Amino acid sequence: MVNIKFPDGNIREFESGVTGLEIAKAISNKLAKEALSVSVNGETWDLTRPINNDAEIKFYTWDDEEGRHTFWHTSAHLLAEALQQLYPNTKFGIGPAIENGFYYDVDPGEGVVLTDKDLDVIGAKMLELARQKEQMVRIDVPKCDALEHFGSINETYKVELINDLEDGTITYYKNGTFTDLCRGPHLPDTSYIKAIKLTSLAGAYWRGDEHNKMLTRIYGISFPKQQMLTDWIAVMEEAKKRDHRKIGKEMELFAFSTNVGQGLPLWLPKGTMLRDRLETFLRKVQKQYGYQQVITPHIGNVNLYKTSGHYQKYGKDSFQVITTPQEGEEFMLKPMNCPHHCEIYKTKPRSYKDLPIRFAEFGTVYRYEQSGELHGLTRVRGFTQDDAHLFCMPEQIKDEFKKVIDIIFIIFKALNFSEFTAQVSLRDPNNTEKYIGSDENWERAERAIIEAAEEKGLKTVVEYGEAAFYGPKLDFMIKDAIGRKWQLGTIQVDYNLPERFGLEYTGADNLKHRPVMIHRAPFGSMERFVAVLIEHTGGKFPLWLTPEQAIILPISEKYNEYAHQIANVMNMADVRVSVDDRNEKIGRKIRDNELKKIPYMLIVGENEAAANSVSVRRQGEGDKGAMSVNEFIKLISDEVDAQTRSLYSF
RNA sequence: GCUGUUAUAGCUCAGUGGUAGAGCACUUCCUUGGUAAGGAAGAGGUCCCGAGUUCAAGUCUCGGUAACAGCUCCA
Repeated sequence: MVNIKFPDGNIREFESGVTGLEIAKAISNKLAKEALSVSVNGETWDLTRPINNDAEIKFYTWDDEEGRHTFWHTSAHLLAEALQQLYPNTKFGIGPAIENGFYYDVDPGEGVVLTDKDLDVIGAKMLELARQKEQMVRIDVPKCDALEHFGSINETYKVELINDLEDGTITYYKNGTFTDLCRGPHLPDTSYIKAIKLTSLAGAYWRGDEHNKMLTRIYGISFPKQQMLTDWIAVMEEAKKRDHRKIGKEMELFAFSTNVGQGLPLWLPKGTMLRDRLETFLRKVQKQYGYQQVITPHIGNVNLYKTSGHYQKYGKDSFQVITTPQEGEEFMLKPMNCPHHCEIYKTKPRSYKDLPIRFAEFGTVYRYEQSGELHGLTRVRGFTQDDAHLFCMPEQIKDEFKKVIDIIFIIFKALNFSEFTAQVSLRDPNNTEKYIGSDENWERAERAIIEAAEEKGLKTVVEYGEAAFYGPKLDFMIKDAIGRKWQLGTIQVDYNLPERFGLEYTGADNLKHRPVMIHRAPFGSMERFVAVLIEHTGGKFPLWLTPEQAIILPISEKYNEYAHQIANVMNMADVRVSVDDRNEKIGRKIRDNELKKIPYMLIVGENEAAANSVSVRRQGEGDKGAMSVNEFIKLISDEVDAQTRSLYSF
C-alpha cells in the first residue's frame, strides 16, 4: 500500500502501483475526465504511470499550465506520427509544447518541401490518428539500446540528442506507429485531442544555432473541445485587428518609406501629437524626481565609442563610420546616449554632495538591426530612448533603483498596464569571466536590485546569465496583441563606463572616488512604447493622449475662416471645411459620423443668435450646448486634468 | 543575416501569357434626418526594380529591393 497526500492535506491509502488516473476516478468521474497529468512529489507524471511509493500529488487540468503543456506535448507526438505516415523519409528534431500550442522541427527529407497547403492535410491526418485512441506508452531502455534503435532507423538528430544525455536509462514514448525519444509526460491516449489547427510553417535552425542546418518547424495548437478552437481562432483574429502596424496606418500615426530606409519610422502629425503627450508626461514626472534634462548630438567622434568600448564590441555590426572631407576625422551615428552623458558629467569636478546626478534626454539613437528583425515600431533602426543616466555612490544604488521603479509604476498605472513581467537579469554564476567588474561590486549591485524590487513589492523572475556584460539589470516586459513579449522599461547598473571614462567625485574624505552609473528608460523607447500602447488600447486612447481631441466643423462656408481662427487658438484640433453649404440636414449626418472617431466636436454657426459661440458635442454623451471657445477650452482641460490628476499624484 | 511567403489604384484585394479590374476612400452633381446612406458621372496605375524566355509578360525564369511569419540577434 502507498499513502497518497492531496493538496488539501488529506491522505488516502491506495494499492502500490496505482496510477494517477485510478486515483482521480476514485475521487470523482469529473476529475478523471478533466485530469491531463499529475504532479507526483513535484514532478509532472503521466496519469498512467504507476506510483509505487508514498507521494504528494496534485492533478493538472486544462486550467493549469502543466496540464496544457502535457496536452500539447502529446499533440506534438501526434503531429510527428502523422508526418511519418504522410512523408516516410522525415527525420525528426525536437517537438516541445510552447506557451500557446506546440511545434515539431523536422527534416522532411530530400526533395520534399512542405507548404502551407500541406498543413490542413497533415492536421486532418492527426485528427484521424487521434480518434483511434492510441495509447501513449512509456518505455525505459538503456542508453546503448536507444542509440542502436535510432541509429538503425537513421534518425540522426535523435542520435545526436541521446549522445548528449547522461548515461543510464532513457525513456521513449510510443503512440501508434511512432516512437520518440521523450521525457514525457503525456496524456494517457490520443483521444483527448479533439480539435487541431496547424498554424504556420517556418524555418528554424537545428538546436537554435545559425551554423546548423535549417529544419522545417511546424506550429500548431490543439484543444479538448472543438468550440475552444473556434474561440481561439476568433481571439486571434481580434488580436490581428489590434496590430499596431494596422492601426498606425489607419489612424495615420506613423509610416515607413523605402526611400528613407528600412526600419526608419516617419512620425506623422497625429502620431507626433501622441508621442509629444507621452514625453510631456514623463518630463513632468522626471522633474519631480530630480532629473535634469540635457540634449546631445546625434553623432559622436569614433574615439568616444572606442573609449566606451562599444566600437570594439559592436562596430562591425553598426552603421559604419562617417568620414569627413578633412582627413582623419571619423564619426559614428550614436548607438546610445551614455557616452555623451558621461562627457557631460565630466564637464566639472563633482562632489559627493552633488550625487546622485540624473541626466535625462529623449535621445535618438541608431542601431543596425538585422533586417529580418525589424518589426513595425517595436524593432527599428532609428529610435528615441526616454533615456537617463544616474550617477551615484555605490550605497545609493538601492534607493535610486527604488525611485526608478516608482516612475515605472506611475507610467504603467497611468496607462493601465497591469500585466507585466519584471525580470531580474543576473550574471551566469558559472561563467563570471564574461563580465567585467569586481565580484564585490557585482554582488552589491545584484543584491541592491533584488532588495529594491522586494521592498517595492515587485514580483520578479530571476534569470541567470541574462545580465549585460557591464552589470545586472531589471527589465519590464509586456505582451503585444498576439502574445509576443517585448521589453519596455529597463534599469541597468553599470560599473564599466565610469571606469572607462574615468568619472570621479570627491568624497567626504577629500579623496577621489568612482561613481556608479544607472542606465534607465521607463518607456524603453518611444517607438516600442507607442506600439505596445496602441495594441493595448486598440487605438482608443484616453483623452489626454488622443491625437485628435476635437474637430471643428463650420456649418457652411462662411464660417470656415472663423473655424480656422478657433483652431489656432486651441492648437489641438483638426478642421474640416467640407460641409455642404446648402443642406443643413446633410451636415448633421456627417457630423454624427465624425463624432464616432473624435472625442469632441465643435459646430460653428449652428446657432445664429450666439455668433461667438460653438455648439459642443461629446462622444457618447451627445449635446453639451452652446458655449464660447474659452469655455470649451476650460471644459476639455478640466477633463484632461481629471484624467491626469491621479497620474501626477506621487 | 538565414528559411519560407508576398509585392496590382490612397486602403483591402481579384486577375495566372493576348486592350488593367472590384469594393471602400477621393472630385463634381443629384437624392436623403437615423448610424458603415443611395444614385450618376469623373479622376486616379512605370501591375516593386532590373534582366531573360516568348510573336506577345502584371502573369513564366533568374537577380535585386521591401514587407510579412519564424529562427538567430538585440549595447
